[in-house]
Amino acid sequence: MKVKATSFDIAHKAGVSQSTVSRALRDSPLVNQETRDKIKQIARELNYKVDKNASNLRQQQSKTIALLLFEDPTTDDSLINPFFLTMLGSITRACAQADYDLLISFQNLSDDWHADYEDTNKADGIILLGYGDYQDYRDKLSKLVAQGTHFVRWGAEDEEFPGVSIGCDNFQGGYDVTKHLLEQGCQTLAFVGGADNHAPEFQARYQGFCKALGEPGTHNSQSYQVDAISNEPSGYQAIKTLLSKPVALDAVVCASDLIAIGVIQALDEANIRVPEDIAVVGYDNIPVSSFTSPKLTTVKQDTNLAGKTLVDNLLNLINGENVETRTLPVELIIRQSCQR
Amino acid sequence: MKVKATSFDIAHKAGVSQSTVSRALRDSPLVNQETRDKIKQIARELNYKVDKNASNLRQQQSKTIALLLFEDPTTDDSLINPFFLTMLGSITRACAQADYDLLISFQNLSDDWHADYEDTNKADGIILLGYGDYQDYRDKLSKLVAQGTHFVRWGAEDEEFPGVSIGCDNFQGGYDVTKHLLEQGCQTLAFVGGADNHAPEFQARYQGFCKALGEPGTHNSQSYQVDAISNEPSGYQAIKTLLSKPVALDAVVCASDLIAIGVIQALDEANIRVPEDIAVVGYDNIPVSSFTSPKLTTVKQDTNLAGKTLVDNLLNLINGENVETRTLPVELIIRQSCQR
DNA sequence: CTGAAAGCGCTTACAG
DNA sequence: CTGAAAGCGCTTACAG
Repeated sequence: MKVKATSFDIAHKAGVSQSTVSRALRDSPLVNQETRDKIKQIARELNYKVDKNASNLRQQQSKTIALLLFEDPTTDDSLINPFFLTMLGSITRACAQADYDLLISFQNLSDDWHADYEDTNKADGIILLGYGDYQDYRDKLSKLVAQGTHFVRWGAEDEEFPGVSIGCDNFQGGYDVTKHLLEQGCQTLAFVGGADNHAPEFQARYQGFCKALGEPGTHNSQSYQVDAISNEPSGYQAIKTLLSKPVALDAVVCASDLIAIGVIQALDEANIRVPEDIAVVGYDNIPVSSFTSPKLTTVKQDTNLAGKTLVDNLLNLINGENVETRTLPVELIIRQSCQR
Repeated sequence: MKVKATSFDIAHKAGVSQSTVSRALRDSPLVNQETRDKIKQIARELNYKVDKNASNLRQQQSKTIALLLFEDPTTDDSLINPFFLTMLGSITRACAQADYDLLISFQNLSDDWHADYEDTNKADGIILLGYGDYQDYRDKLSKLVAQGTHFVRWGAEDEEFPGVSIGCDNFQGGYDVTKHLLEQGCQTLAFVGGADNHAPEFQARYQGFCKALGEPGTHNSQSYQVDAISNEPSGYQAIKTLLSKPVALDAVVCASDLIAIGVIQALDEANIRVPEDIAVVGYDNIPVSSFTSPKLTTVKQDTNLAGKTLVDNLLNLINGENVETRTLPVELIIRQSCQR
């Protein structure tokens, strides 16, 4: 079994004090260049690595960020939205760039989900990521604020919500994609996705949808809304319900790509052609959205920017700087699923 | 700004020594029940949390596992295989159950990817997860072994490889799905996916494919193989290449569901019907595979069991127990994409 | 059952 | 530029 080398071992070998070793390894300009090089060389030979627990304890920080994913508890936990995987990727990369580690945790509503990462000094701050119902979290967020925990939340801007959030412009995205459908001549549109304040992002998209439908030149248009959470089966069910009613739809705006995939399948099974009979659009631009049949028109969120912004803002918060809620732009991606 | 309570603060308030506080909070039977309750009560009032850095430093462990995702470097890093997301979910849950934290990192070939998690005491052990080319990692794995690092690798069993691995039975999966196609009357089959030892999992699936094609009663059958890595565009390209040749395919066995999705799109664009003209099967049973058109026949890996097995084995390794490479069973999921 | 004390491996203010 | 020493907040062997 190996025995780990400590800074004392290096000090001994180099014939200097342990303090000097510590300084040298942290590139302190106080240490003579030659001594520094020699110490680093010995450290390499001994395969020495600074003990993070000791270092963190001493410095009272952890150089670690915790990512908490909260999901709608009705979702099967194996089915996590691929959009978050992409976010996870960009967050990980942004952390690595800032020389921070990323601790990850999935949490359910019922759990003591804020999980004391910061209180235990395991993390210097927290990123909260998730679709779904964060109304229920309001009290917990307030508690985080009260405890002085550093956190940023991914999601809809919401003045009633405690803390800082970073999110894409869901209202604009919902508006843009609906506007495009109207311009294509669609008149009877349905929005599939929860539209109440329990899913604030979906709600904002729905409001964008409504705004487009309320503009001049749309007096012949009609609209519907059916609830759905962000997965395929939910979209599938929602559109089935709608189809069972006497409604002459010609377009469906889905609150997420996963919902759209379920919708397309249900339409396919009902022998309704997309986009010839009904246009379908999604939201998120997940990788598979350009490989559905037909390819999905959708709204892209810049996940790279989002991840970087989340991390940068959290680090600013940790450093005691003032940070403000920000809304990032979205981009309409037009593909075949809405071409009439 | 809040000031964190320490065990001394509690000791002071409770009128006992700090040692007793520490014991009480760790549920030591040495401490009188009443004293214990009182101390816990005070800890709650002060919102006290054990400092993990101090605790870990003292105990020389971190109660943390590091998950390193290595991806084929040719892959756009935003496109991570959804299969791994599912694995990530089950690994996270298994860690939480064992009261371990999960540190996560994506690494590229070029990086010093083993990243010294264990050497710095940031993690007690490492889980390596990734498709693709781990031939290149052989030296690094050997170094991990030499350093006495605790790790398990997700992937194909390979005697030449240093360390313990946990994986599903790729050979059997490739065999089962191919056998099923043959039983459906398919005769001219193509395997889409890398078949050399740079992608050992794909290679094993290909070997299963070959075995099925070498059995009695298949003398009329023919087979092809085209390289592809695990994403949609690669599958799309691969099948285009194959279609440009004078080959009368009636079935395509894809090394992953993502490849299959690309293949189905290319066939669709070429006006080749699936499954009537060509049957297509995938591998992994990612969530979207039951929402493609047609629904995808595929091979399911039990990701919950896999995640749990990875974590359990790693913890055993950390505890100095003997751990052996294990191969987990797979399950054939039959859907429309191969029904003739 | 409880307390005083050592020590985990660092970083850094202080003194030279 | 360097060293001796304090101290981060715990856990636990030792003594009672």
